[in-house]
Amino acid sequence: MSIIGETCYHRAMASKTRLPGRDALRDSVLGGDLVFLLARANALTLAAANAALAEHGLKARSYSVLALAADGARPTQRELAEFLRLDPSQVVALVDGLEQRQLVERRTDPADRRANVLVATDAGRDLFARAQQAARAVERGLLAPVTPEEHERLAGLLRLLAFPD
Amino acid sequence: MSIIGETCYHRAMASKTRLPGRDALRDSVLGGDLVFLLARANALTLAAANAALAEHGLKARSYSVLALAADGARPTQRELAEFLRLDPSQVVALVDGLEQRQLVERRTDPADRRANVLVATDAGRDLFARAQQAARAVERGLLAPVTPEEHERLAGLLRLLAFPD
DNA sequence: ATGGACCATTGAAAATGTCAATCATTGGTG
DNA sequence: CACCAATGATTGACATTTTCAATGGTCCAT
Repeated sequence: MSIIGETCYHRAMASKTRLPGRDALRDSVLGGDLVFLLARANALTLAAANAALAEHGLKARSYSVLALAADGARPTQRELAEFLRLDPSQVVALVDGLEQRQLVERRTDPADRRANVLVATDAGRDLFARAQQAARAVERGLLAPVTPEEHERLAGLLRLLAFPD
Repeated sequence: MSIIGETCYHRAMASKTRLPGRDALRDSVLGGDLVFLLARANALTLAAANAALAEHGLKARSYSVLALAADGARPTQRELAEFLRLDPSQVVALVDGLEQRQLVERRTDPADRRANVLVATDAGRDLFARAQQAARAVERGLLAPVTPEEHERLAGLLRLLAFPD
């Protein structure tokens, strides 16, 4: 859930809607509201990412889980939940989906037999590699109007917000 | 909907969880993924904003609608939907809620009698003023580790992502 | 005047988010 | 060692959000 949805409403609205209204809103109080800008930027980028990942049968979420499994961090589901800020029960469902497609495996953590550690299968790493291409292409597209230095700065600032310690 | 939820899982997790795992994840592929960082930053800031707005009986969404009504932009519901990226039917519910609390009024747009224009009541402007205080305090808190110039840069970059033209 | 597009609204179905309860396991303490 | 409170995963129930198609009123270009 976000302020803001990925909502389409792309249906009828593509046309020559009265633009002045939109621009007026853009200059309103919310235009300087960080929470709002973050929410809207998130909604748009997420929608773009999901669209690109769809052809690989993934969404941003499953892609994230697969990514973490694929680079050998061997996260437990508990760690995934915290990192992705999902309820553990949502992680169960997500992992179920990936496991059924044989992209990841649950291995019980030898250090703590309550926990499952996630590892990607060969097929999983494969799919991830391809999906990552798509994801990167999207990111490049989104960041087209931004110089590489600005890109790095943006990432750094977002990290501060995303991981306040 | 976001990659990432506002999810709590604050229940048991406050304690001395094995931190190494989390840090490993942070340095994984996703750590450089803009879409992910945006989603996580959004989840956290949104949760903080919602918590702060709760005492005024608002959430980030209703606050946003109230904000736009309150500063006299006279948006139609259609414009709200596009700006907030919500389905028009969600805007209906949102406005219903605010109107029942007498914070906003629907006025049929004299220029187009199909459309409703939203205006805040005195009570609505009042509540907004107070809620805005809370919202700004949250934002200050979130941006504590960031200099004012960086703050501006961040807002500028986010605007590029939030309003690609 | 007519027809096609558009706004707001409704209602239903799918997807998500939230939460409490359960089982197996852990780790610390008496 | 035996116990017990705390933790990881899982399930199922329930609430909220999202998505979408259908409808009635209005606009506008022909």
